[in-house]
Amino acid sequence: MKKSKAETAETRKRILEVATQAFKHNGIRATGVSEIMAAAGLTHGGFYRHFASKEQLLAEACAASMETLVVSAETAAASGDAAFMKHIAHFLSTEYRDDNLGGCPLVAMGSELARADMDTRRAASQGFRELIDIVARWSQLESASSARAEAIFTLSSMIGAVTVARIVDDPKLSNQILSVAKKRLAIPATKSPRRRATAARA
Amino acid sequence: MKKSKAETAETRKRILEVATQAFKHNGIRATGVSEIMAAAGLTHGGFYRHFASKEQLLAEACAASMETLVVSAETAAASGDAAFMKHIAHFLSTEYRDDNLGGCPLVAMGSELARADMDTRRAASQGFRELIDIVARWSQLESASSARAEAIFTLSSMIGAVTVARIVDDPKLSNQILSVAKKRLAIPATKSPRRRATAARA
DNA sequence: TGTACATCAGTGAACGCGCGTTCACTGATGTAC
DNA sequence: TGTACATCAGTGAACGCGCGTTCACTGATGTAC
Repeated sequence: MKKSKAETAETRKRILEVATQAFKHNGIRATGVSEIMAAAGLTHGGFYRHFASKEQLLAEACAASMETLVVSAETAAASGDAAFMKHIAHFLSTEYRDDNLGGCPLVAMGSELARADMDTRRAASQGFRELIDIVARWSQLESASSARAEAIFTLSSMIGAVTVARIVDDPKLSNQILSVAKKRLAIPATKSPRRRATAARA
Repeated sequence: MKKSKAETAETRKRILEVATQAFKHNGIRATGVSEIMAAAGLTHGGFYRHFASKEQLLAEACAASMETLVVSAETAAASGDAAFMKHIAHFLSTEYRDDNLGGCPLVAMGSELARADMDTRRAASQGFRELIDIVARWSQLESASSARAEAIFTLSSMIGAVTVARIVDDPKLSNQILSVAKKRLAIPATKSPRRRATAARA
């Protein structure tokens, strides 16, 4: 039953994609290897032809998921100011809060990632650092260091807002957590543009 | 081997305390009933004399943990402005980040709480609402609604900052996440008191 | 180019293990008389 | 107040189940000649 190299690579990619969604949807601990393989249309035994362990799969899933965020953020940033703001605002929308498949692993599995192994945490950190760079570059503050500080605050606040919004049982409060964060983080910039050095870019 | 009512109540309390720490330390899914009972100096079989299920224990642990936060916040608030600010600042300290036993369940098990059953989420939400009230009452903004909004933002941002600070592998970045949040949330108020209506209370 | 053979992706049974929960049993507690 | 007995906190074996991982096996792929 050996498969061609192309098929093998495709299978590995499929397992990784399925795992990324499953980890974010159900949590790390609650997601079994068998479950992932079944969702990928395979039986569990073949898993170890592609990954050394569940831990390694998690690390790669985390890296892949962060990279997806980075790429989409870069694309939005390259599409201009309005597009980037819309992109950022999306992460504080109710749709994003209610979507537990895609999205940021730091939100979907935050407390579990804090206990994950080094490789996984490194992948998460690397992605976070790249997101900081993108947001900081965009913000164009007076100094690079304050732009970076602002980006860190924006990102960690967003992660906190969505995390708490997903926990809270009262939909009204949950929505308010998101809207308050949106407002206070100056997203969109039409409301209280506070600290941005330029009101609009060319 | 029946125990007196006082002993029984004490045992139940001990199980709850041990469980609260264990859930926050290792995560919900990763903490077993047997493990909790052993830590409480008991065997696992007796657990169900005190709790109907692990889920019920979690809900009570979450409620108890949030209530501890609420009580300590109220105490600090009653001790004056400086004490309350110091109390808030503590939650953005490196010691607090590195302490995975005590502290806020929304940080320690945030992503797992989002998937927990209704009772647990209700307990978490109720505690969060009480914290909002305390912070909002303290901030004394021009209007009650903006004070509440400010409190929501402060709390969810703090939760996000500590969550991410615990994930990030680079200590320098982790520290910066905390310090940036501290600065931007105007804690302590000696730095950029931004929006507080009164600089100091009598 | 055709053939013989080593490789290895995927299968499905099995490994040891820990999970949450149940249950028969024990003996001290608390209560009814 | 003293006694007989029902209650029930805690024990430890057992339940069925799913976990992550291993392994003998299969047969198509890819390669060496």
